[in-house]
Amino acid sequence: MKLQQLKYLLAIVDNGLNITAAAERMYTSQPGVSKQLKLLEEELGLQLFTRKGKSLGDITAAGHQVIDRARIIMREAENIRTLAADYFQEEEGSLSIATTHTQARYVLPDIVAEFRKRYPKVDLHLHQGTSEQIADMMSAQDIDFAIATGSAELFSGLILVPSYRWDRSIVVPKGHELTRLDHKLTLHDLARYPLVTYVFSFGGQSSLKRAFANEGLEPDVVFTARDADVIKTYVRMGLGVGIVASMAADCSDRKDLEVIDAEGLFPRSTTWIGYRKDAVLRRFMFDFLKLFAPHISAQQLDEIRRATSQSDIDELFDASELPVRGGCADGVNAAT
Amino acid sequence: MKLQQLKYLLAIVDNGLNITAAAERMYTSQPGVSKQLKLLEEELGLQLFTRKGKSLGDITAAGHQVIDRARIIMREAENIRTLAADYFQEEEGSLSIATTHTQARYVLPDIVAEFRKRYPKVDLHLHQGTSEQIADMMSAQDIDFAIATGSAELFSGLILVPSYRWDRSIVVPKGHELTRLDHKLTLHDLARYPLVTYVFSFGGQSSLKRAFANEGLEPDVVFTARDADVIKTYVRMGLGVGIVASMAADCSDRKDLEVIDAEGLFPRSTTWIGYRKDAVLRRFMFDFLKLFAPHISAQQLDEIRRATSQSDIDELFDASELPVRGGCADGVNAAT
DNA sequence: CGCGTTTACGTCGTTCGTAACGATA
DNA sequence: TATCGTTACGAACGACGTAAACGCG
Repeated sequence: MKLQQLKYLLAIVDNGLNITAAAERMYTSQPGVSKQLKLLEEELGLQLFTRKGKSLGDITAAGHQVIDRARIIMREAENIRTLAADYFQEEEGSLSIATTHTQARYVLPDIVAEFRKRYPKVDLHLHQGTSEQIADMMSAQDIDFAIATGSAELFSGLILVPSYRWDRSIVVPKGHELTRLDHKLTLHDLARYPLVTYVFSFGGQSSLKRAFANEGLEPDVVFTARDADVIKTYVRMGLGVGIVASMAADCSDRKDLEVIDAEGLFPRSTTWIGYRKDAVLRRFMFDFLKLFAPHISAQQLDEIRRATSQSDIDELFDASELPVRGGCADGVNAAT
Repeated sequence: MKLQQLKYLLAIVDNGLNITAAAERMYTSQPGVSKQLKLLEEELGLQLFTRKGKSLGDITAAGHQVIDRARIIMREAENIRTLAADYFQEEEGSLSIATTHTQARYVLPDIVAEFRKRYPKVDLHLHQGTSEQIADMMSAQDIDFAIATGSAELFSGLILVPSYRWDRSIVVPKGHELTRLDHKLTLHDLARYPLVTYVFSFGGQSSLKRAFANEGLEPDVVFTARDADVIKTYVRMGLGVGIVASMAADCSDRKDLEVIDAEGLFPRSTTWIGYRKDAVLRRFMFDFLKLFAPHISAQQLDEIRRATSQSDIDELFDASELPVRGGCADGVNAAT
């Protein structure tokens, strides 16, 4: 058994059992891959794939078990290379982050800028998607960090470090009736208007719909979008009242939109940054984590470094002490 | 990076950083091992060991991290070979068990006989030792099963499957005063005689001493031994009253000794069979497990097979429903 | 000078790529 | 006939073992 054989095996699996495609992906010849697979099967004394004529048909039961373990082996081999690189070339490498639109557009720019200043030689890759897509990316591709809100159940293989909490803000055109209320905004007020908000906010993992339902209200959602920019565009068009993450209601918007703080109307959300339990993190990755969650003390970071399960992390933070991030101030405000 | 290089690396570590010894253990030449180590260090770009002149001095910090991951890789590689063997040669292989004297002498013989009948081609290896020694063996050597009683805290890397419970029995020479009591035996009765019992029974992990202390008694232990045969020998000599596991008071002893059931006097002990969380078990190993814990249903065995942590197992069994094993009947009795 | 590691070198087995062949739809 | 996998073969590479040199106590 050779590492290369296991690598080829995984390449074949990851390319739909097409040896030719796998060989191309590995920048090697097709007969070489074919032969190594055969050698591996011979050494183990079992078929990893069924054959349909000459083509590969399916993965056998034994094949699945071997593949699972081959993945562990390749991951740990990668971990060894990673930590070697960390000792050798501290400042170089690559950092791939998968995150949602809100984070990518409103939260990360400052952090990324700071990080690039500190580590100009690190290649940064940002991948944007929904929570589900991010979860897929984490298990399929080589993504170092996932950044998202809630949805912890989608990310069971990750260590999730809570970073900050945030509330919703209501966005309306200048001079909208809601800006002239004689009382603090309530859900009843909101329910009287057509709403424009996030797609996922009304999916299973969100609490917006439930917040209305708890008061016996049925909100009139006329439009949903994946990102706040689209929502704000439609609010500007007068389509309805927007509900967005407070971070997304930034200063520049306040020229032609009114922003009403909705703190208290909906449950607070917690945004976290996560990485694979079994991955080795480079030094610059911990630095990125520190930039993204600056409230973490040096001692807590040390504990995070040693953590092997989510419960280690959960013990470390008191949810009610996490900073709350607002919009226009563009910084992190103190918790109320 | 090659699997062989990692194997050599671990061999060097496991032979006290002596390359020559490592080479001999691997049945290969010393310069070959030396060279592969050098190549590995070159590829990774870091020193795995410090050098004292030409000799290896110590493991570097980076070295420790690499070694840990190399162990995972070699273990999974071994797992792949194991499961391949299980598909290919179901009936052949080897099974190493580490256990205590009581199990080896009184419980395992029947089970081993049955297992050998079923799998005559499997090499059986029994290693006997104290709980601590068993724990050492599990982490150092390639032992498939550990069988012991209590001491769960020593075996954190294992999955422990509870097998049966047992009580103590009191062993005295024929005609001893204790056999003529007009009431059920109590700790007070016992405390009036010199006692002969297990060494470990009065160590930290045992509950015997505490049982006496709870009644304000100070037992007079005149002799301790590691195994029941020795204890019984001294009881025969009239040295004192023996306290042994009920399994150890077997039928043949009753010719020249009286056995008094001590059920209720001391807390019941639970004997378990354990295996490494991260090991692949061969089919015949599961069959052995079934022989050792016959109360496990086919469905429970399936759950055990899938279990990845001890808590999965704990949910599976109600401690109060585990069978209680007695002595002379030489079988498993129903729970009281 | 013994012990242990590294260097040097010749041999042998393995891997790799090209080219040809075989099978399948 | 186009696609995909296997077989065949020569060239390059890498691992291994022997022999010898080196450094340390």
